[in-house]
Amino acid sequence: MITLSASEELQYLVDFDLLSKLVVGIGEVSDITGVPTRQIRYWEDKGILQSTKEAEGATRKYDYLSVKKILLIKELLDDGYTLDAAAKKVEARMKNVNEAFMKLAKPTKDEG
Amino acid sequence: MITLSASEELQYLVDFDLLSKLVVGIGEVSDITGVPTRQIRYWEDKGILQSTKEAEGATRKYDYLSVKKILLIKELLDDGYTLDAAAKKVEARMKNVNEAFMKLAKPTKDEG
DNA sequence: ACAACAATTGTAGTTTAGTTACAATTAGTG
DNA sequence: CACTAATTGTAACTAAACTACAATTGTTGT
Repeated sequence: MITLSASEELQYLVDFDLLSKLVVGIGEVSDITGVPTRQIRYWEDKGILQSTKEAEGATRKYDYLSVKKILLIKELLDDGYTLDAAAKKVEARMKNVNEAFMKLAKPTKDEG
Repeated sequence: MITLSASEELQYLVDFDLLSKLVVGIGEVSDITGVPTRQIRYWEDKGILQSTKEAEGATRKYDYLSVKKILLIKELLDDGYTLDAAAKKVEARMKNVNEAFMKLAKPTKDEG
């Protein structure tokens, strides 16, 4: 039996380069999070979220981290936080994860 | 400094329950993999791929593992394999990863 | 060369998903 | 109740995806 280090096991199982490219539509995000599409657009208009919308009229796409963020904001709202406060808190809370992703999502040759 | 085990670090960084729900449209898959949408549908018609298409006329969605599979098949095709041979080889090659995902993608309470 | 099969590609016409840009409504606070 | 925060509704439009035909291109054996 071979024992792998944490980061070895991680990279063996999850292709972060691919993961970072897995962007889903707003309807899918709504299904996953339970937050209505209308509300997701509203949050985005307020500057709380960023989607990968490249041009006017183009469809919004959300990556793993954005969806995670929406889930966390929703939790805090249910807890009684205001939207701005929730957004701020989540921003801080996700800082570590964001950084880890940046490092891991660098393009690499596929290893299966 | 706190040291985490492999699976602890993994679960801290990646929410597999969420990851398993991140399903992308066929256009996105085409962008990611470089395989034309027409070809993806063809592979699916042949039974080599499975999308989460729930009804006739509904749009196909692909999860992480499906996209990974497409990437691997494409590689083998470029290498000279026939489609069927490539599909078979990839099936075997992904068995471990598939199993690991099944275990990890069980719904859990969100931990940030 | 050519038959036979594997693999891919083209596209017209239709459906589904997502967009904007208005405005209206609901909830909380001094 | 005035004021702001937060959400919601929807009409008219655009983008993305679907099916179901058929045609084309590549490979292999005789």
